[in-house]
Amino acid sequence: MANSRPTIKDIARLADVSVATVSRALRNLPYVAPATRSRVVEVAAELQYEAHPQASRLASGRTWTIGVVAPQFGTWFPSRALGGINSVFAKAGYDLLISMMTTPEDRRRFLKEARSFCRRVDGIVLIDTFVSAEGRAADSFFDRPVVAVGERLEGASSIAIDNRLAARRAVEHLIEMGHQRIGLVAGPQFAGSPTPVPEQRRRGYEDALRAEGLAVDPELAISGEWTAAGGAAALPSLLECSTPPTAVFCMSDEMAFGVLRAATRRGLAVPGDLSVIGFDDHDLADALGLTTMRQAVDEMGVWAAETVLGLIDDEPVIDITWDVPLMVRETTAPLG
Amino acid sequence: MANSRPTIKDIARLADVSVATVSRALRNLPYVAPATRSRVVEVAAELQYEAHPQASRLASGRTWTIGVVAPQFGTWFPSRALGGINSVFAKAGYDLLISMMTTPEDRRRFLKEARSFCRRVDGIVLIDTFVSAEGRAADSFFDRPVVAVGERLEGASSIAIDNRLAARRAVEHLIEMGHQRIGLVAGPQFAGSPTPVPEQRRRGYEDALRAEGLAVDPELAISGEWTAAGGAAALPSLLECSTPPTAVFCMSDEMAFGVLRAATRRGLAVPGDLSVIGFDDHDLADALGLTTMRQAVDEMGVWAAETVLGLIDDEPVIDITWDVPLMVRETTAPLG
DNA sequence: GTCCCTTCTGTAACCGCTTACATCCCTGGG
DNA sequence: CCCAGGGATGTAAGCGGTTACAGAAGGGAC
Repeated sequence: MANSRPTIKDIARLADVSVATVSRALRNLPYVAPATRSRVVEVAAELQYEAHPQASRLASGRTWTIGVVAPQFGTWFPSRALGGINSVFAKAGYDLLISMMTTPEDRRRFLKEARSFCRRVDGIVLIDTFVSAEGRAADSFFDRPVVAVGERLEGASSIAIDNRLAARRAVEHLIEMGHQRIGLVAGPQFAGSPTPVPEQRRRGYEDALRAEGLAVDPELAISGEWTAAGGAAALPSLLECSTPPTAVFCMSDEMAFGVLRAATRRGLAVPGDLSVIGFDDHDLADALGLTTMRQAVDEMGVWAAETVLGLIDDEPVIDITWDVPLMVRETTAPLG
Repeated sequence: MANSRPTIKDIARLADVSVATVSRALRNLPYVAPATRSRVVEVAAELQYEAHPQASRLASGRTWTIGVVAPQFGTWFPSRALGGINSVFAKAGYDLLISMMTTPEDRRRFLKEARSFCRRVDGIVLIDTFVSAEGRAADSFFDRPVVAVGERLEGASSIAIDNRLAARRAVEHLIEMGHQRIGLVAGPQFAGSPTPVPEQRRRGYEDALRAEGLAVDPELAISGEWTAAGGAAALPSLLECSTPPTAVFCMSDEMAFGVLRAATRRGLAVPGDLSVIGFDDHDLADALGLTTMRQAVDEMGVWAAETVLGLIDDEPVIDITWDVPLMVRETTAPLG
């Protein structure tokens, strides 16, 4: 067995000072003579000393860890956000503790153990968790700084988009191109967590139609999974309408990919016979030429992380609404 | 200020026992009288007591945390693997600490601080990190149980596929359909980490050709990014060959999506004019009808997690090679 | 020279839990 | 009836840091 890792005591002995001085010297606290500090630092380097995380955490109360919670990290939105979040915290010296609440069961368990989760972290980033759906403000679950990304939460800072407005813009784009019969491929009301997003985007869709005096036809709205399969499944129903749509707004790019594919299979040309607009600006959207609304998720993640850092340093709570620009590509065209 | 969280001392006082008994009772250790135990448990429940994680970790040495390391979690492979990994550890009561080594700089930093990382975790899962490329066995970096997924690592258990064989199978599928001029859309040699994967898959491609006595034409192999854009960029060069390919093997599904798209743009029918086979079985592959080689990443993640759990309990190191079945869909057809 | 203040350093009490060891009590065998 | 032995419990020493407090040394004002 090799000798175990050096402790602060070893450093103290070798540098001929007390442990208190070592602790101060290594953490760059004031009141340490330069000569002493450099001696301590030198000895520590020689022994490759590193403070025991658990010990310093217990003593100081700081965990240097941030909790990141999402329904899952296998899908586009949370995994991209995680990248942005990580880039900030890695630089600031924080670890990332992740927790998934995929099933309703996970969700219950997490909310029950939320206080225990808090003790392990200095701050929390929530992605698409919609914990407010439980009817309690976010800060009643957590006694740590909390920032939500992709959702607007009572009692927490939020970095989110205006789903209703962005959806409206998407549909307006179709209307501007002359389309009047516009299909809606909507996400499910409950996918892991009780998300208000489909409802908000549907409102935006209706806003756009109404503003132009167009009818809102329930026949033209189909709900399904957020996936490509969900989109592919929706198209046939839309085409069976008495007056089929000439354009479709999909609530996610993945759904749009499915619609694209289903259209090709049925011999429909896009955008010749059918215009399609998505929502997200998924990695593949550009490559597949999909017109869509761009959610700058990684940037939102960065912003969220910086907000958490700010909250830890007692900066005030904020709410940011992120812009969602229209990315016109090749799946939308004027009605011809 | 609300009273701070209850400690083990509070429980001891209220249940009229010593802290040692409380500790034993709550952790279901032997030598606690049933009556005593239930009294302690009751008091603890009443006070909503939860052990302070840092304190018990310091005292016991167990962190109940698993480290997961990957180049990033924004891409398909690691994010899917993470889902599988999480499902196992969540059930077993472990937290997940994640660390990304995206840039070469991150990589250096991580490897330098590997020992410090180890102190925070009871075990480690490595995804596509290729730390062996540094010329040292994995277990020389870490003094914790380590399992690699998606890569084969010296000095660690590994859950990986046989990239060479799987690639060979993919190309054999094309050959069986009568194709003789088969293009290769290859991934980059260095993408964040120095991966041997493109080289292995290239060998498999060549194996298949040689086994059938077909020529390996360097003109038919194009390297690019792992993304759809990379695939889209590769196709034109392939089509400019003196004798263009009738089929293409792409090293990733995302590249294949790009090829599909580029083909459509150029008026090529798939699979009529060009057969395309991918590699991964990406979420969208099914929806887009892409023939591909299926990597069951989430299952590999589950397996990796269970292996780590086993290693923590001193089970022996293992190496698993996961099967990669061919998923025939609609982008490959007999040469006609 | 005296006093005071500042800088530097050490002592020791925590942080909240785990655990080795000591102690006490009760039961059963001889 | 006595003693061995094992179960139940308590005491206290850790785990490896942080930090309040006290004390020593040095410098400047008077």
